[in-house]
Amino acid sequence: MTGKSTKSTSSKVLSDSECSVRLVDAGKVEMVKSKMPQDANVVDLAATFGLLSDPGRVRILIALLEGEMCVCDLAATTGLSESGVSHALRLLRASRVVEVRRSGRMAYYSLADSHVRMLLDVGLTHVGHAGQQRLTMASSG
Amino acid sequence: MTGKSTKSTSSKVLSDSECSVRLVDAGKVEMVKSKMPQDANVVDLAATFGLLSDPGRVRILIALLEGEMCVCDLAATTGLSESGVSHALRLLRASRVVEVRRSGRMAYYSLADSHVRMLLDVGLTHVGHAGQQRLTMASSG
DNA sequence: AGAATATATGTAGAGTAGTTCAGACGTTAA
DNA sequence: TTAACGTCTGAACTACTCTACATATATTCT
Repeated sequence: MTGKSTKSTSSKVLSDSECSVRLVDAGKVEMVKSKMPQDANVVDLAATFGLLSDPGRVRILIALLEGEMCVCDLAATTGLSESGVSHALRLLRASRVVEVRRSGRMAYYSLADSHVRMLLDVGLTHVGHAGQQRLTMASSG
Repeated sequence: MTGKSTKSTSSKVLSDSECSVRLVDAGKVEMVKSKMPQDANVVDLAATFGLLSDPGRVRILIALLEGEMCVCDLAATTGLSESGVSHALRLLRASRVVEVRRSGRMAYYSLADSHVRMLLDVGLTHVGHAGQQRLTMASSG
């Protein structure tokens, strides 16, 4: 998903006077560098997007947009194995994207993060978003 | 980034009468299934998020939020090698997330997709977004 | 208590992504 | 033309992710 990233980014930032790098617009480079979020934030951001980079997890999260569901219903809904759903939920739980409510031997999951809702929404719009959901009206007219 | 996804998702969707799956709330499962976007859209969505799941690419895109930049300036800004930047831009170009303007031997890249802008914005908010950008006031120290 | 259920976890294998190095291509200057 | 430059590409190596199977834990029922 993300991974090795931290290593690769740390040992490369060169100063302006570095002779091994050509700068075409040094002023812009400085300006943009000053606006660049901290390393840790960039890594976290990439990791968050990484959580959404798997179709199975996306399906799970889209399902949870409609409210809490238990693991076996999520499996039936998404077409994943129950083990697969559990693994996916583990990841999402670790990043506080979903949260659990336990009742007996059941585990009911729900979205814990409103940003994810927004990301899914923008993303669905981006890819064409013609789910069978919001198109209740016939398109001609 | 994404990859095998299409294979794994296609051969798994079970019908309601499948005996191998327990349903706790069959009605909800049906409702959610009816709202689930098409397979291809889910896969595309995951692939789009996958593009944003690498810190190097995220840095490049954040840099491009400020306007077009050439490859070597992007390398200097992000701390990646020029080859690395080129590889990253190739991916982003293939998905029409960025576009090129060529001038002589230079290549100037810019964002080609407003959704990506929104995704980055929501994402940055999500992770804490305390870049040194909008916080003009100095924090103590 | 033991069996069945619902979920969670460990692990191995296959596939895939990111980095690096080497070199290719097209452009400009001498 | 040759040389220098900016960018692009291919291939190899490493490290990761996902899936599947097996098993573990916790809860309920008999």
